Amino acid sequence: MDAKTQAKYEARAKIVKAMAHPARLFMLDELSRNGERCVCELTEMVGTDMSTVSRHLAQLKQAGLVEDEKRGQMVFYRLRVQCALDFFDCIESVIKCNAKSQQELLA
Amino acid sequence: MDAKTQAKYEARAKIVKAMAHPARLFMLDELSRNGERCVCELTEMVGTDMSTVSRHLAQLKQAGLVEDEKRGQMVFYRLRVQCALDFFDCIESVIKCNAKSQQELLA
DNA sequence: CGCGAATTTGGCTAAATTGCCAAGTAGTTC
DNA sequence: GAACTACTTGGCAATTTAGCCAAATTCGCG
Repeated sequence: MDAKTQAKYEARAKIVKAMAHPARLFMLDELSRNGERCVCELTEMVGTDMSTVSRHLAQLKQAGLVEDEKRGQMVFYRLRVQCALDFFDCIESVIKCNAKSQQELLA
Repeated sequence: MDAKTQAKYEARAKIVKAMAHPARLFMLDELSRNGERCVCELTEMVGTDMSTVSRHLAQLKQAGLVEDEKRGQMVFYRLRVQCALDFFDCIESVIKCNAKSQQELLA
């Protein structure tokens, strides 16, 4: 694998990595449903420390998946790319495929 | 977030996590292009230790993304779910969105 | 200004991930 | 069965990640 190919897959991996955590997936999903949410709302929903949520959001932002806007003392986050939504369908497909195979094993 | 919701996002995160590495993404992509590959071929392409590649493949298998078949002394891996292919289009979209924003910043 | 709420950042520890080498297993060949 | 190839697994060190608390920052309000 040459340097260029390597760089290509590293760039892609960065984005996937940013999504590779239950809390971050949840927040992406929530933002896709609700348009935008402030950190305190997400914190309440996720149920961990606000500092932790803030760091998760920073990762999503860094990957270019979300953008933030400060209004007053609150910071609102929203999806930056609608395309991120398709991911969930993809993941869902894999889950269904796996579930199906599981059932076939039992039958 | 109740236990059920938690479990849902954890299951999804497992799958995403399995893909969150340049070498694993590369191998998935390669398998999607080529149908199947043995560990030694992938090892040569990726350029790391065979034991490392083997462990990467084990992770993909564990997530239900690939399946393996031993033929002779070689083990061939192939995609288990075609749906995994869509992921790459999704990632590509995000990359393009990001690149576009970058350009707009420069212009 | 001084206080309080929302958020980020520093610092730390625990846990997970990665990658290598070495050893083990399995199948092929002579 | 000895030697060889393909692969997996054990074990270890280095790096990264996650989550908490505490401190810093920023804004709103009286």
